[in-house]
Amino acid sequence: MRKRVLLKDIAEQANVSISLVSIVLNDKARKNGVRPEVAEKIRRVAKELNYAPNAAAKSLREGRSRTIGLIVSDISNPFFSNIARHVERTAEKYGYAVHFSSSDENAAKTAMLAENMISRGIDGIIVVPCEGSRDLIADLAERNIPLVQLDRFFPGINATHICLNNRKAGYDVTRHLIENGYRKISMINYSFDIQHALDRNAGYEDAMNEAGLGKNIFKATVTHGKMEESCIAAISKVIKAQSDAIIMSTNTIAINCLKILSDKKIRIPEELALVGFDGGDAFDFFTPEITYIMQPLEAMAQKAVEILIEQIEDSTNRFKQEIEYEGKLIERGSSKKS
Amino acid sequence: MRKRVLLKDIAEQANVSISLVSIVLNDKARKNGVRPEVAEKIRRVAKELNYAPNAAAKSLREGRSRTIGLIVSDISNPFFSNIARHVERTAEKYGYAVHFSSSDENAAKTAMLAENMISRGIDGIIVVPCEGSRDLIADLAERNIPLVQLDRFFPGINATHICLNNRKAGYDVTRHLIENGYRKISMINYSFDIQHALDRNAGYEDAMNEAGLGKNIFKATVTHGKMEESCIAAISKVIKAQSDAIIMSTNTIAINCLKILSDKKIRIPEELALVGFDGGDAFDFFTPEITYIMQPLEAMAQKAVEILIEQIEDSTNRFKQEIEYEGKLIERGSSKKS
DNA sequence: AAATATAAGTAAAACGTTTTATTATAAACA
DNA sequence: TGTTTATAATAAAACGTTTTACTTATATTT
Repeated sequence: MRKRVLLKDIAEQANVSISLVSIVLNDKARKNGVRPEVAEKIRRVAKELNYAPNAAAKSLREGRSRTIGLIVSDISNPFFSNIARHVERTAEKYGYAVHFSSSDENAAKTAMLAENMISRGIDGIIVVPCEGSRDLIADLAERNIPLVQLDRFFPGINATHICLNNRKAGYDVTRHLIENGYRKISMINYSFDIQHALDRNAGYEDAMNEAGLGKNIFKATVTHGKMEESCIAAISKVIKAQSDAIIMSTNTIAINCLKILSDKKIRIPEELALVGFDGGDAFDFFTPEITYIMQPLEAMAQKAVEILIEQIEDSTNRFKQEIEYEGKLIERGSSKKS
Repeated sequence: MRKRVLLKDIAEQANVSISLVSIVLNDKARKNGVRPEVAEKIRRVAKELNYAPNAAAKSLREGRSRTIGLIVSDISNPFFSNIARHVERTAEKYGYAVHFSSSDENAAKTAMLAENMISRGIDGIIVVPCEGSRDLIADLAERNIPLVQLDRFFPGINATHICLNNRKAGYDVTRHLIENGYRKISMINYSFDIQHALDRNAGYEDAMNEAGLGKNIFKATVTHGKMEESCIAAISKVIKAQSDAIIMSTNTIAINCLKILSDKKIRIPEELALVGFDGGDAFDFFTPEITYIMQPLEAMAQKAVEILIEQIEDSTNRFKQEIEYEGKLIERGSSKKS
């Protein structure tokens, strides 16, 4: 194993001090009036020796690591791995690396992951908070740790978030069904006490009430951790209620429900119309294709990283921001009687 | 912002030296004969003050970071995000964090990502190497950087790998088609010069030759970066060759091909049988469901992490390992004439 | 010519740990 | 009693950077 090359090695070889090497390699040569030929020499030697700075030493000295943490529910869920991809891309653009972890929708685990990341010296966190983690998020914000909530958020705490206009999305998707002639529209959603779910529900109810269909509002809930059984139960309820359309409130719910509906051989959309959120292979390959609300994920993830980095690099600038993006309805076969 | 608590703070509060605090908190109290009541007190104070060690300082001093890097082609591809999930889980079990990056099947980018990770002080790398990165991988191994190639590998270099028995998988899937009455079986694969692809091809040819169908061997290649157009071209060729079955060699290829075939309204499996690799929502929701070779991804990813950590923690133990796992054929509607 | 300003570079401290070598005290021994 | 041994704790060095404050040499001003 060849020995790591240090600033000291470059300094010796170039016959200058360690300080000067550091100054030059950090592009502060001009500012410090280093003679161009000296700077040039240092750079040359550094390149020759194939110098790579020691990140730990740098972090220790500078008090920052140029690393951000990303906590999602489950990195293997395409919705989140898409977010991860966009986060990665933007972070890279700004010279940041990304640590990721999956919370499994578990508040205690989220807390542990966050503390672990902090203790590892990440500079900030992007988190898709799960139910029950309100206090954690509030605490992190309190501790002045750069933080952005993505996709979900807790209202009433002093922490920045970026998410979809979920109320509008719930409304739009319901309106779409109503306009296509459906009347007994049901909603399958998490029992989550999280704004995300509440807002989609509210939008759904807005549209139903507005169309005079308030009496048809029917909500079935499912539980993370026992998705399969609770989806089966939810679908049974919805069918028993003689619904003619279902809104599946997240893509995880949708995937589970689609498998069940597929087994039941229910004719979509004649017997039952379906709409979902977020898209994905399941929606594209189901027959018929599933209508859904598309989130501008790339823009959202990018914005999240940019705001986070601003917070990191300017500690005077950590005011709360609440940013909402508009979803877009992608109309397909699963919701058109025609 | 409350000030970070340091060993020094604990030491002052507990009226002992910094050294002793370090010893106790690293569970070396017993070994160093620290009086139990003193150890107890230190632990209590540490907890009270909510101490979290500074990772940078620790890394600098210990020369390791308990962080591993994961380089895949694209984290948003479900195949890789699944790997990521399993890698994460195993790494966590051993107290390691995970940095991830996507290479976009670009060798130059892979090299950059790897150097970046190394300079950031990761202890080892798990990499799904892309075409053209043979020299990079060989170089990393040469430099004695703990490294495991996952899913793909380069033969003839001194670097550990874990992958599927791809030749067997190619053989099995072809055999399955032959046994179900298909004769003009074609293969759509990357033009990659990477063992992964070559082995699947070889297995396919083995089975065809063995069955006396050597003259029917027909291979169409596609190019990463222009997946859509090259898949369209490949499928045209395969159809023109009057194939009655297609083996789609990776899940990315499969997803693209399935979309095209779906548009063309070709009847599966009557006109054309289909088989793929790796599974995923696309395979589950296509009608009929797609037959595929399932990789034991969890076991593979777990093993990769474990071997990597062994290499990291025992530098005398870095001999090359070549581990193959057996795939399992999941038979479904897309490949049965019945 | 003396005083002052500028230019170019360096020494040394600091970041927060871990660990090695050392010290102080008590116990054991001759 | 004086020397050695064992025990419990500590001081100080080291990890590889960045940065502050300082030095030296040269140029400029009066």
